Order: sequence, then C-alpha cells, then structure tokens
Amino acid sequence: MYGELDPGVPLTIRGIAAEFGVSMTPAREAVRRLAAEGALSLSSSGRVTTPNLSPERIEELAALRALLEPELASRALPRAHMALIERLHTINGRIAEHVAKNDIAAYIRTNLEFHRTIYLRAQAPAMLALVETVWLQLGPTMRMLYMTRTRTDLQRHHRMILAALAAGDEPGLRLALRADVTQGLKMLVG
Amino acid sequence: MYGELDPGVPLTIRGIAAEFGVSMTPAREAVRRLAAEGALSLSSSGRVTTPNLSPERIEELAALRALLEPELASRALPRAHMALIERLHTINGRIAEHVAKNDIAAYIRTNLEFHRTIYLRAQAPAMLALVETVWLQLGPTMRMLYMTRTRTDLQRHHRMILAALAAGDEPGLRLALRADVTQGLKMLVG
DNA sequence: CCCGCTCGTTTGTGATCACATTCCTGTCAT
DNA sequence: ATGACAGGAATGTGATCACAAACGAGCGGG
Repeated sequence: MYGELDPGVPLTIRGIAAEFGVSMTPAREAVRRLAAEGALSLSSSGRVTTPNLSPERIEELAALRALLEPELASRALPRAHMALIERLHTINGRIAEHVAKNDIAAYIRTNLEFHRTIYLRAQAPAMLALVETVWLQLGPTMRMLYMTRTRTDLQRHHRMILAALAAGDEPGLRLALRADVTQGLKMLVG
Repeated sequence: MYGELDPGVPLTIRGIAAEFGVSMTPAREAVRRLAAEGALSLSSSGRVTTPNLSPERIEELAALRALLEPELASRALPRAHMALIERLHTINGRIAEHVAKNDIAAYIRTNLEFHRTIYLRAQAPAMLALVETVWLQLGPTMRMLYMTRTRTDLQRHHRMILAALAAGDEPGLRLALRADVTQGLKMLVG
C-alpha cells in the first residue's frame, strides 16, 4: 500500500515466513488474503508477485477512487469540526517534509493518512474498506507515479480540500477530491 | 452471496473441511479470505459466523451498490448489443420462474447473474470485483430482505434497465439501476 | 550463436499434529 | 428455579512434513 515494493517483485511464502519469524502457515494465509484483494497477483502456478498494472487497470482504479472518495468526504463533511481540520493541517505539514526529503514511501503513507483521517469521520467502515482495497492495489504503482511527479503542485489539492471542509462547501469538496485523486492518472496517460 | 445461509449462522473450519472433503488447511484459508472481505465475521476468539448486519451497515452497502453499479452499467452501455439484451431477457424469464416457485436462493443467484451479465460488458474487472465484495457481504441479509418482499414489482426495474439499454439512454439506465438496487433497502427501513 | 532438453532445486499445496483457548453441558448449592 | 462452577468436548492456531509441480542453471546439439 505504501509503495515500498516496486511492481513485479516476486515474493515467496517461505521468504515472508522467515522475514517475520513465523512458519509457512500464517505467511501463506496473509499472501492469499492479499492476493484475493488484488494487492498481490498470483501466477497460474501459484507464484506470488506484486501486481504489474496495465494502464487500463490504473485508469479503472483511479476511477474507483474518484467515485468513492468524494462520497466518503461528503459523508464526513457534516462531522468535520475545527479539531479535524487542525489535524489535517498538521499532516499536510508532514507531507511537505517528506516531499522535501524525497522520501516517497513516507510521502505516500502520510498522503493516505490525510485521506483516511477525513474518511474515518464518515462513519462508513465498508466504504473505507473498499477504498483501502483500491489503495492496496495501487500501492506498488503509486511509487512509480510519484517518482516522476513535479513537486510543486502536490499540495495544491490538499489545500483546496481543507478550504472546502472549512467552508462546508460540499460540491467544492467533491471536486477537490476528484482532482486530487485523478491528478496522478493524467501524468501516466501523458 | 446467494443467500443460502441465514445471518448469524456459526461455521467451523473442521465442519467446512469435512463438508468439502478436504483438510483443515484449505478450509481455513477460504474462511479467512472471506472474513477479510467481510463475507464472514470473525468473533474476537476466532469463531466464524455469517455476518449479522446492522441497519446502518446495510444502508452503507446499499449506497455502495447505488454508487458502483450505475457506473458499471454506464460503462457497459456502449458495448450493449442486441445479443446481450436478448440474453438479459432470457435471464429475466428465469427470474420469474424462481419467483413463482418461491425459491429465494435461486432468485438471488439469477438476479445477480442479470446484473453481472451487464457489468461484464463494462470491461472493468476491478470495479466488478468490488461490487461482488458488496454482494458477498449482503448475501445472508438479502435472503431476509427478499423473503418479505411483494413479488409483483420485483421485475419492474429490470424491465426499465432493459428498456434503457435498448434505447441507449444513459441517464435512464443509471436511474433504473439505482432504483433496482435501493428498493430492498426501503423495505428494511419501513 | 541460439535453441531445446535435463536434472537438481525451489516453491506452493494439502495433511496432520500438538497445544492453548473457548465453549458448552451437567451438576450442585443456594 | 436460578445461578455459579467444573470438567470435558470442540475449536482455532501455528508448526512440520511429504509430495507434485514449476523454475532455472547448465549442457549438448544444430
């Protein structure tokens, strides 16, 4: 999810088991769960790799984010108090630091934390779970996407989200999230 | 998914293993995968039951269907040829038979087949997978919902979907799907 | 120089087992 | 009659093992 692994990296159950100091059974369980969610891809012979997403698949996952996240934000809006917006500002500051240090994994992690912080307020656990499934699938690819991104406009959309939250502007909030979520896609297509 | 199990039914790994003539390992794997998707719920001690959904959760899942399924239908629309609509008519006929025979599981299964047939045309596997996750979560509850439903208006929305598909009417299609998907919810609330 | 084959190694799968925890049933005291 | 309690049965978990399939390195032939 956090882009710590590149796409196409092969993983083995025994390797994971050794890495975490457990036996094969729990490692296999985790792998199969993640594969079922699309976070890992299983070759026909059962071999496991991080997914190598086709452009069409990326477009589809971005469309899902663009569909689900504005809805979550909209549901969070009525409950967005000042303390929440404060917290989001703080997270945004951390994002800026990670960008400055060029720490991609930390940037992705904190960026998702920003979004998750909003969505937790929506009190919609099933929706949040679906969105996180999408994040999981996009993880390894996001690293590549963000590595080539110019850094200046990374935070613009987050500022728009915060402004819309503060103003209680529901259509603006949906628009800002849609823009934030789909910006990565445009880079890829271009 | 097909409403063959009531909500709250307890399941055991050994029981499932015996039922399918396998050992505990694959049975456990399947249970954990389904639990991860929300299709089964795990008690704190690891015990497994079919989920007992709260009204809020049902509302949320219905909202997800209402969000995702019109999108899928809209993506399928440009590729909806006559042969597809023919096929959907046939499926609709089978639905009528199951309703007449009061076979709830078969009705649910065929109803989902109707929807899935449309969505397969959308060429959006990730979206379809998410929708099926939602179906999976709603499965045991759908049985209860449909048991109390009046039978007359069950097919009305499907006819509206078919008409919109044939006419290439995109807004009408989205509306018809939204209505079809959320009709069950209204019963529950009332 | 390239392609195909072979054999040893790696890997996933399913089965079985020991163990700790939980659940349930039957009993007994109040 | 009701509640607590104790003991046995049932359950999930993680580990280990045997086996078949797949992979890959190395070799030989064209």
